[in-house]
Amino acid sequence: MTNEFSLHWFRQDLRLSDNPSLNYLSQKHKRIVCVFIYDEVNCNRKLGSASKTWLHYSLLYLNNKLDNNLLIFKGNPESIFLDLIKQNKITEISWNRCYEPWRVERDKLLKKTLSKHVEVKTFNGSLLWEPWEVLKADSTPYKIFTPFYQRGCLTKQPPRKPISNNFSFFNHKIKSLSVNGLKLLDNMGWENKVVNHWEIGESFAEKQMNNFLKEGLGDYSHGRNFPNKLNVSRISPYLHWGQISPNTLWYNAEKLQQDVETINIDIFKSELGWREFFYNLMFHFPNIQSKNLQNKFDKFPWDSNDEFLKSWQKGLTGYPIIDAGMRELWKTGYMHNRLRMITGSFLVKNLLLHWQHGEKWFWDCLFDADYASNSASWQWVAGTGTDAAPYFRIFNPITQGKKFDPEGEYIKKYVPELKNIPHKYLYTPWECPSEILSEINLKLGVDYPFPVVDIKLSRAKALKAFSILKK
DNA sequence: CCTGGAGTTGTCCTA
DNA sequence: TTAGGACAACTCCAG
Repeated sequence: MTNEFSLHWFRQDLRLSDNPSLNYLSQKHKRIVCVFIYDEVNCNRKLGSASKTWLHYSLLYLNNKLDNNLLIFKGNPESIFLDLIKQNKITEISWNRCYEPWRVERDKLLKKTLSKHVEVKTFNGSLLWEPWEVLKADSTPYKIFTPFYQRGCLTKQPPRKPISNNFSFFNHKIKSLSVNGLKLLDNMGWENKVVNHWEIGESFAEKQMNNFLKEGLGDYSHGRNFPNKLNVSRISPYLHWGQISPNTLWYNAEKLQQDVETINIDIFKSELGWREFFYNLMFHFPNIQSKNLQNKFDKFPWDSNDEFLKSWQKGLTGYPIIDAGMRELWKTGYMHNRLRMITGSFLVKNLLLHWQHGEKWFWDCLFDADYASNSASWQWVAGTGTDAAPYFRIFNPITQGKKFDPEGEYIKKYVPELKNIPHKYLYTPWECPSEILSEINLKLGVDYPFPVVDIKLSRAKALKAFSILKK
């Protein structure tokens, strides 16, 4: 048979550079074929709308880079691989590891099954340190970030250095689906507009990184708190899909030690460290998305109010900074980190709604939707996590708006109906005198809502609710 | 087992 | 106007 080749399975490593599995195969075999499988078997959280869209364009890009040689399937990987093995001469199969609980489970079984037929190898292509390697001296997982990162990670061997390679891909004749055949864009609604804010593909990840390292990193530690500044990396969607590796980000940031104050580099690296922490938590606490990590919160009296939830989702709470954040998400499939905290705190501690409502909404809307980071971050905001914001730490949307959007540019960008309101009332439009409102032709309750809840009262209510958890 | 220090990102009140 | 402490204790972690 002339049809002999090795197989790389693309999953959350949609890149050709710094890809350990591809690199391994290329050193061993001349002919490599790449496969992507859209797999929802035993998956307890199917891809959200934004993720499907991102994946669609990512696959188009990748297939193009591979001269249309990407094999695309939908279904159960086990039967797909067994079929491929039966019909071709496959010498070896390899992939980079995933860490979501159902994927760990699936891959373990799959490796066992496939190993009966071909050689199977797996690699670390998406984490700086493996979750089972970062443990306390007593072999139990860390629950607190600082010791996890400082002691657990930084005293270990430094992360793998990025590798670069050029691959030549085997021009096979195997039939498979097209990207469109996966029907990832079936809805043809919201996603198609939102995606215009992004350029999707490996080279754009690199472009985004270079832009950030040049323009954002220099004032990262301070500027990253301001949603209207360009100091955050905005690289999370690429990182989630592996269009860039954390290793590449880590070492490229480190390279700038001569030009950039150490604190900025250290804080950026520690943000990558947070991502490691979240993956570590997910690995050791696989229920992270469905269960409070602090189970005393199981008896917390969450409210249930569809109107509140809808107003939050649509950015119609009457608090300008909250609404700006929620509309940024709706419009661009992304939300600045500061706003994720403010809007998250508001949902959980002012509207008193369960954090899982927020987790689900973000999962559906965010291009960077990531099982580990999303779940762990919501648990952090809600105070239910292992290393969480204390419950009495409740963000005040008025104060936060004034502090982190002092010119109101971010608010006006996403809540344009407030663009003519005097700055004095931008953060509290309900306090604006009626003669000014009619002068600027703004009808509160019609053009822009009154606040859904009172900040002081709802805060007090939350503190009271939390107090029953004591002891 | 004991001990002491520490824990991402805040707010509010008081002096 | 501003700086400092209270908020609430508890668990985690390392020596």
